[in-house]
Amino acid sequence: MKNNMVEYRRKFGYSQEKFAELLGVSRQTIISIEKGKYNPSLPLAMIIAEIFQTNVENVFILEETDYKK
Amino acid sequence: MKNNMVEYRRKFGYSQEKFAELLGVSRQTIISIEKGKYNPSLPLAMIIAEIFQTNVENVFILEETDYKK
DNA sequence: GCTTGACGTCAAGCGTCCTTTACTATACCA
DNA sequence: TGGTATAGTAAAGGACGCTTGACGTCAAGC
Repeated sequence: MKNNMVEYRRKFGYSQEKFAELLGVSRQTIISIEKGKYNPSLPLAMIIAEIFQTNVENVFILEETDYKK
Repeated sequence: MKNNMVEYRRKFGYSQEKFAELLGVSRQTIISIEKGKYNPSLPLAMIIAEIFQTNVENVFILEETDYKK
């Protein structure tokens, strides 16, 4: 699972801290998602896409390894 | 968080069990998501949307209470 | 009546998501 | 030099996503 959060965030001029506030999560959560440490929950992902005025699929990108069992 | 999984699943003619197999998760997981017990993870939600040939936002619907702190 | 398919409940266990707190590094600017 | 903003790491703890296994219900068809 890859994501374009950094690009979108920069495009909108938010620091990690401001963005975290906007979303109502901790800065650590933003860092972890951006660094690919883990995936956001579905509601969080949807709010992120909403803020960036796009849809989930444009911000988060599925990879072959995601859920191939 | 609401979702239209039952409608989509019926539309595609899948039983819960078949659908679970397709996704590579347990039937219990399908039941829990359909019943609103919890939200799927982001990758699972994306695969669900992909199977239904639509995007995440059409299957899962954010509500005010999601992530309002 | 019995079986089969589809749907449902409950519970224990494990890994992931998210939090808080504390600390480090770099760059910029007074 | 010292202060501020931004981004990063680490670790402990709680809540949630998902699993497995066992069991219950209801309708359809033999």
